[in-house]
Amino acid sequence: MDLTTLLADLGSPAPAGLVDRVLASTGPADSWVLVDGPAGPLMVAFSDHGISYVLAGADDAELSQQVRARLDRGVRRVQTPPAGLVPALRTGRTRQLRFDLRGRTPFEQEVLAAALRIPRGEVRSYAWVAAAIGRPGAVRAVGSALGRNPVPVVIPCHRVVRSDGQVGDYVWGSELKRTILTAEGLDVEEVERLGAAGVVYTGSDTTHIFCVPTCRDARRTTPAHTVRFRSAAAATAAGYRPCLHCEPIPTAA
DNA sequence: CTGACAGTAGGCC
DNA sequence: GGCCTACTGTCAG
Repeated sequence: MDLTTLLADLGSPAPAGLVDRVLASTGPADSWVLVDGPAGPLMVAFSDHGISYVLAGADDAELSQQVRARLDRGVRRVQTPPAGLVPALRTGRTRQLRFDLRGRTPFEQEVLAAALRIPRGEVRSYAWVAAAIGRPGAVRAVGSALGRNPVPVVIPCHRVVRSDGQVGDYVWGSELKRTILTAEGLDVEEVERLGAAGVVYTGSDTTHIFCVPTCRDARRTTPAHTVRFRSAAAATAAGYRPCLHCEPIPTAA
């Protein structure tokens, strides 16, 4: 039984803020800071283990409610962000960030780690993520795992789109997904348009590449935008080359 | 145990 | 070309 239920069972609703004060004094509590995100303010909660929860906006009551529901912990506001967070949001370099993903399944942690490798201003497909973690058939499960990402934006699940170029769904709604991608410098409409036209490199043998349609290298090395390749070998034979920004993903042994 | 879900590819018309 | 379906991991009912 969680604390909220316990207090409710005492016969009267808990006064506003009581649960947080009790948790902060007797139970586990994370810190949280208000920072600027790519598309508005972000509330970022963190523990000794790392960043644990992210919510868009500045409604601290909403944040404490969600952290309580999903992490069973309280939160208290602090002024000092965890090391590396602000520069990471500014530059996109998340390498030195630490995350508190306790409670996530191993599968979910693998999916989130793969999403973390997608550079800012680029996108990859759900199939790319599935191949990257060695489970090419788990495309749908990848979507579900990303949908439960406790730290959106910081772990960029918004950079995972459908293989046909459509942006797909998002924890905070597909409109916000588009807004964030646009703020990161991606031409979302062009991704959709070229994706629909088949500008996707998909390898069934040794590589699996979703070429960012707006990537300059991809454009420069691609003589036409209307050809879909079933394999990297076929693309090479036709004089196409994969985008330099898109690292090949080895298929699972 | 079933069904639902941020998806995809292959088979069949 | 378009429709149908099996497939994956997790969770709610």
